[in-house]
Amino acid sequence: MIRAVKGTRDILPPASRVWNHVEDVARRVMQSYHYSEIRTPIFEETSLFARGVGEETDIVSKEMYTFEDRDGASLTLRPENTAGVIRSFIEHRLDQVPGLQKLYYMGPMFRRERPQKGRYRQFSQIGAEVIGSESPAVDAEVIEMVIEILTRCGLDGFQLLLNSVGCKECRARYVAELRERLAGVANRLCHDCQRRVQTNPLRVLDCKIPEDQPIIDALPSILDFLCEPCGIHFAAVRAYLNDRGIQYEVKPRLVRGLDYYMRTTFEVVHGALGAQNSVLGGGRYDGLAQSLGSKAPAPGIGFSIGEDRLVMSVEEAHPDRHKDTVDLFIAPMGGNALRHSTVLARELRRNGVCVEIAFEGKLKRALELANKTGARYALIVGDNEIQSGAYALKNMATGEQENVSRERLTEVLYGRNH
RNA sequence: GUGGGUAUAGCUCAGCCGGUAGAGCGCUGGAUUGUGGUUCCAGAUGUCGUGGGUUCAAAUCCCACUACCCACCCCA
Repeated sequence: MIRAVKGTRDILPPASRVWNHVEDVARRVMQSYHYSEIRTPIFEETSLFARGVGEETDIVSKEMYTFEDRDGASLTLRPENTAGVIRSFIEHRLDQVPGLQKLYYMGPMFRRERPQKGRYRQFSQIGAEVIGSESPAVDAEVIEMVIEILTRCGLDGFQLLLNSVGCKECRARYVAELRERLAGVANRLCHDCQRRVQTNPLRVLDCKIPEDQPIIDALPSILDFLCEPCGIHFAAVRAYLNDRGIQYEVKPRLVRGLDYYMRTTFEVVHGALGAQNSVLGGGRYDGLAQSLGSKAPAPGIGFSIGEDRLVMSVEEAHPDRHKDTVDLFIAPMGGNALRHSTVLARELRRNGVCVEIAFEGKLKRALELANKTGARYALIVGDNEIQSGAYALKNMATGEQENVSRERLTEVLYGRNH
């Protein structure tokens, strides 16, 4: 038997209904903020991610699906989509289009990690980018929007974490300070942290080993190292969020794993997701476009939602929603009735009624199926009914049955759907 | 890359100290001719993850492998 490859999976009904719901909500919300969809390729030149995401990140250094094309070009299945969107922005000179570029996307990403709960090798992200403004008001609006998406999906009990990682200059001063402070105590830290002190001191802040916590707690906060412009920016973001009554927790130890982030970073966590409890992450990336070759500065901010994890949370919160529903299950009796039924079904479907027809089997079987598929009504169509012009309409929940004319039938069905 | 757990019917699982398989749910058919849900009856489906070993005899004991899950790492 051929099975789906490790870390990939089939999204079957009824789970696929939840996926559709989540995507519908996201589209509606983002359209109301005047975002438009962008669809970029699923693979790109490898160098895009190396330069965009950062050569030293785990994503680039050990998790990418990279392959050589027949002409020798190195291509990579996208591990995230911000780099691709910015590439497209530069390539198509979207900086020349008036106003901000507000773009959203949804689709599969690929990272070769060991799969576990909430983590797959092919996973799906719903994300958005705003390019062309440094304003902290944009940061707040982006955060407001993503919270709105989660809420409208029916989620609650999530927590918004907020931080500023400063800019090139002030972060460099902070990292230097961290290195110095950690140098003295490194031998008391866990094995991983001893390595991180060398490779990426910021990661020490994120360590989960209990024994390391006292040392980490004593380390200075990046927020005390922000330069004046970064400090003002962060204060403004918080003020704008406060204006909206959006709850958040400032978490100076929140570290993001992509090199391009600067200033505002944020994350939303949700319980009952297992160890991978991060539903979405995002932040500002003012220098990214230029590092990818843009002549014009193109400051931006964006987020991406882990759709697999969001769906998981929604299923957890509302296990009974997203049921399969059939409005009308038609049970034709015989060939003549079947021909009559198909014409009737076509008309009803054109008016938005969800109709199923029992193409074979006896009446008993048809009603059994109507029951199993959760149909609201069953319609019995036999020669008697065609002759008299009155169908037998059965309410599957109550068991009541009435003889209805064609007009009465549409009245009942359209009444439910309009 | 590292660690732990689990592998028996479509699904969830039982099968103690070895004697070649069961339950519930689901599925199919039936309880008379055009009426579902409840109930009753009947039925189908398993190379007991794979390979090897011990034994008269292995789903059960031993070894190896593989797959899946969870966790570390990292991130969405």
